[in-house]
Amino acid sequence: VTQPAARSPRRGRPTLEDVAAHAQVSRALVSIVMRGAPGASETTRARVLQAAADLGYRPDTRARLLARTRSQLLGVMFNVRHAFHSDLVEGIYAAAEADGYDVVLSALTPSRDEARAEETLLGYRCDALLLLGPESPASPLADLARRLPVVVVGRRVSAEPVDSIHSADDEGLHQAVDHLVTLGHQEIVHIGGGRGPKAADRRRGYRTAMRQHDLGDHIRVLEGGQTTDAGARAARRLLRADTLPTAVVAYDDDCAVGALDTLVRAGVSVPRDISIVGYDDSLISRFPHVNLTTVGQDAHRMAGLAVRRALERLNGEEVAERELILSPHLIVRGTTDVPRGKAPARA
Amino acid sequence: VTQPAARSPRRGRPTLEDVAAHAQVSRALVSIVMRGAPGASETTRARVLQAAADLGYRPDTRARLLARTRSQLLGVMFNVRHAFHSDLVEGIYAAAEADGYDVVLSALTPSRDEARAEETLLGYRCDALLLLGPESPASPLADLARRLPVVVVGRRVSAEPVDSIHSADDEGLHQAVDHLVTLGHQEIVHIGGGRGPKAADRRRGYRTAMRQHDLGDHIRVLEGGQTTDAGARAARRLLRADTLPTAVVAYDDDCAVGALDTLVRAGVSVPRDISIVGYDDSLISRFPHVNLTTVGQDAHRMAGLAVRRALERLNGEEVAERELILSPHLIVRGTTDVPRGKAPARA
DNA sequence: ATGAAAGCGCTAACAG
DNA sequence: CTGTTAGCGCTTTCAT
Repeated sequence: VTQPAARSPRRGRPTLEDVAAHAQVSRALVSIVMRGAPGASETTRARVLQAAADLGYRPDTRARLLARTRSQLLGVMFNVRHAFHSDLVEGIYAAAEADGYDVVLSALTPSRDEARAEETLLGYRCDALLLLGPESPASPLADLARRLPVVVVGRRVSAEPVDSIHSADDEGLHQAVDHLVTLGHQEIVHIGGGRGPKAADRRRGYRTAMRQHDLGDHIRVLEGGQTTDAGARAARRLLRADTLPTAVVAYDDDCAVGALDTLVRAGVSVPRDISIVGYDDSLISRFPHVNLTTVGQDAHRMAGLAVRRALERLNGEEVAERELILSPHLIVRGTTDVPRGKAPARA
Repeated sequence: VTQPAARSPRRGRPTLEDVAAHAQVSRALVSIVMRGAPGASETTRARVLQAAADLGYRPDTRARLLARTRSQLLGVMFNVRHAFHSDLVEGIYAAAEADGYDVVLSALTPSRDEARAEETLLGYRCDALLLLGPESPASPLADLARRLPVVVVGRRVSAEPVDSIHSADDEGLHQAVDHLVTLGHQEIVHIGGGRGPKAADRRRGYRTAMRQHDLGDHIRVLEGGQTTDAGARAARRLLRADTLPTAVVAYDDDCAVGALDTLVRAGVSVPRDISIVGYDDSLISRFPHVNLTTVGQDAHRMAGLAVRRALERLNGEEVAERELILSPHLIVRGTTDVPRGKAPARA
């Protein structure tokens, strides 16, 4: 065996070559062993591993990425402040690693817009991109998706080459209404979330559900918003009337908590006097003293499906639906109950 | 000018060489222009930029990283679920980019422990590491820090080569007590956070402050914890006694909110009957209907200092203190007021 | 099963 | 100011 010539004044960390020299094998062999690829005898494998350990060798990701035909990198753009994204990121890591992919994170911050975040990801030559709740218009997303697989999570996008996965907002509201009707409620008002596709979907879900329960006459949508303030404002409007509805479904948890707080402070008992439902299963809704009945989405499932979709595209598999719509699920907690003096409509 | 030989069947994205060919210059020149380095005439610069734009060229970060002498990468380990880390990450991005450094994020998730997260960062050959709230023992951190600059944020670490930056927990509690005493409170109890250095520091801050105000006889520490449940439990214990203290300072916001909720439900008015102070300035504390007086730390400042410290180490500058301790600040909101029937101690 | 050699796309000296 | 020449550390054919 030829002793590989040791490079003269090595400065940095040990390289593949150093390990090869130490183990008396070729660099190629070390490479094979280090990435667990087949093609090395057990003996060699052990010797190489030992040499690597001796030298404290650690593969250089940069070199690896550069040399590899496919980067095996999944780029993920997310918003640091968005709690739901945290759940998604967790799920994405788990799913990606299970399939031998690495994840590179690119955060959205006040100083880093979406274009910048995407740019970074492209710079790493990711094989595919997972965009969590992007807000850029459909057309740039489509442009991006023409260059590499892009799957948008948590937002409805129907721009041609973009894959998307999100949950059915109308269905979520439908479930909330169903729940309340089952409890015996009829006067169910909806505090809307303003403009935006999500708010529209939820409003639609509310209306559809009400009609379906023959409660079309009771449909009442109050102007609301996505903040506790908006919820509080709507609740104040409610309080000004001589009679309160028996239940309210808010656009989201923040809005619901705002309403909840205002009502409680006004001496209204929840859920005894009025039931309240939120949307999102946010941190605040889970808080013991809020304990809000709400609608949640399965982040880990979404994450898994998003990763799978990306891999399907990378492997050139056929994909039936470009848009994946998941069902959200109602989470019954403490702010909903039968209306005062009424028994549930059905057991 | 020699026409650079076009490589035959190019498949992937355009490379530096393609741009060079298109602009009729050498690769080196393109490199210079692309990274904004000095050494190219305006004319050339413009032509190269134009060529790059024409071809839709985007530098390959992997290759860049590999070729550069120093990676110019700051590795950041953080916990996706920790809201405070989000603030830090934002600040880190801003500070790092201002100094021409790139940030690579490595998240802690249920499936990714600290060792793994650090491993990833080392794989990228980051120049320095910023660890947000690491929980690994001091010794491994020290080992790590012997190989590259490591600055720990949000935790006290005195292991030799590790830099650390965190805020003074005892001081935070001291400020809370000061605030209450200024309002006229004397019977101030502390709901502790159990074991752990942070809890110990805060407990100590409470005791010191009480003594300093000649309130040593009123010192009373209740067993608590870091959850709303723990806070609620402590509050129940408080309620069982025939007389309530006039103020309580909890280990953290969660604990405080638990106590707050329990007291309010028991008919105790806050802050009229009792004042409550939390710690952390968490999302929940800011919630309008919680509106908790609390102690906060300046995440952006911490982030900036952490980045600066890392760069100081990289530039071989002298560093006076290995451990940087920042003062937290009290945030007065709605859960503290003068005790029933008393006027403030001083105007 | 193992080794030799050719890059991956870029930066960094150095030479003109 | 511009071009030439070496690598950075690894993966990947292609031989052996």
